[in-house]
Amino acid sequence: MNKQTQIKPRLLKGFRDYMPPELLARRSVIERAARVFESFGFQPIDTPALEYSDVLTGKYGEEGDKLLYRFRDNGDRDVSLRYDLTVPLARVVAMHRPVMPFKRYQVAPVWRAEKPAKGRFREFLQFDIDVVGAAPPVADAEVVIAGISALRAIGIEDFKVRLNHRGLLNAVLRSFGVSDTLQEDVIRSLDKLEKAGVDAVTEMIAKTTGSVTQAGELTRMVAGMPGTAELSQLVKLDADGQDSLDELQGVMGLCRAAGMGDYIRFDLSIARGLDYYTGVVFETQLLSMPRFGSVMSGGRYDGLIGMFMGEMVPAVGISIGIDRLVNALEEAGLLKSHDIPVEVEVLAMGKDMLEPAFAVATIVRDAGYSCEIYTGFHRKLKAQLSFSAKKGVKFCVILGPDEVSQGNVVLRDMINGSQQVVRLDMLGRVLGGGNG
RNA sequence: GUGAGUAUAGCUCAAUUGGUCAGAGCACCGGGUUGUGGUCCCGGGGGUUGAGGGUUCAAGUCCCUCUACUCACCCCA
Repeated sequence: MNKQTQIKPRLLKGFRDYMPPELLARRSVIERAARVFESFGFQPIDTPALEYSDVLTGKYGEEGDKLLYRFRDNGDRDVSLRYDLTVPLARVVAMHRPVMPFKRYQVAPVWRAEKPAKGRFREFLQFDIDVVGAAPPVADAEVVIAGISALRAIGIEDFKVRLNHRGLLNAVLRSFGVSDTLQEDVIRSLDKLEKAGVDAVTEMIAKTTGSVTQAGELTRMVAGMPGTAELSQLVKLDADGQDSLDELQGVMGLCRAAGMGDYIRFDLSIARGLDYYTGVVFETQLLSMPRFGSVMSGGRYDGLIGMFMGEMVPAVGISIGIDRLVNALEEAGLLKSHDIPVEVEVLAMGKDMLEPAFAVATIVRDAGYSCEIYTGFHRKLKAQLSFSAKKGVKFCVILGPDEVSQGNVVLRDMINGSQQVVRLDMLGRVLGGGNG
């Protein structure tokens, strides 16, 4: 090929190829999670990658809108790649009006034009479950419990789901005299507590509110990680705040009743950036690998679906970051070998043995084994066997001139190195016996 | 988006103060064994040293730009 016309192979930043080991690992993670969710009564759906832009914009906050992959299609329509699976679900509910409560799961790629970093990609797989049309605390508890169960089924135990409540957080800030316009800034600062520490966060909040003493009290209170009961003694909540607290306590109580108490924790510093959350919110960190960020998070969004239809439809959901989990499992050495080796390799020792090889392959597959014909029939038997061994096949069926002329094949056990000459018409029976 | 660092064969890494420095191991291919693997021995292919400029008699080695990756901030799945 001409060097000038050769195209440099390259990949967009934040996008990845998935080679067999990784893809198989990912698939196994997905299957385990799906099985768990189905056991909770969730049903699968799928939606298009591309949506009209106005379906997506205005749901994620100012920053979120900027991260949309947005463009004009060939028909000059303003379209965007989906940013998450929750907003498309809201659209689906408004268009299809499923029987409520509607419990669905969806595993699909989403796209965000963020700067890639560790565990952060521009195209990544989310696994979402949501309950639409159900009030707290039952549905909230159910998605959290299902999420925890899924993580455990995947082989992850070392995590904590931190829960909070948007309404509660707002009420707490009100009681500290933080005006509505400043709340967002303050929340953002509180979110940094774990990394930045009390002093730094106090300073940040003082800068936005102007009151050092208030900032200090608030920060120390949040940093003290009070329990929900403790909180109501520390802070004078208004009616809204008390309702929110009751709701959160209800959800956490149900989680404990389900035996998930060890995996959850109330954390007033959890805020979540997405605009559409209205109630309980949660975020999950791997305790030994916090660098991966949140691996499972979500919350209640009672207003979102109403944006697509005349009535309010309450909903709550959770997103699992499949890619992060696969990466974390790999880093922790918890990924088992996910090769799916072919069980039987048919080796033809020359072009003349090719037709018999195809006949043999059919017999082997009919006997219940996965089987392929080695394509390098021109290569020496040594190379063919070497290749087969590397692939980890259990048996090789060898076809040479002698065997073919006599109606035989050589069946070689690649594990122990023994082999026998088998009559072609007996091969199916010999294999069938061996494979149960 | 901001700051710092890294960038040599498919992979992991070498190459004194800029001067045979373009290498090793693994992987791959071939031979030793004219029809038999996972060991061993021998040999081979493969890199315009991320890209593009510049300094110099001479640059992988110094300078600039770009790109990619890593880490922190930010944000989150």
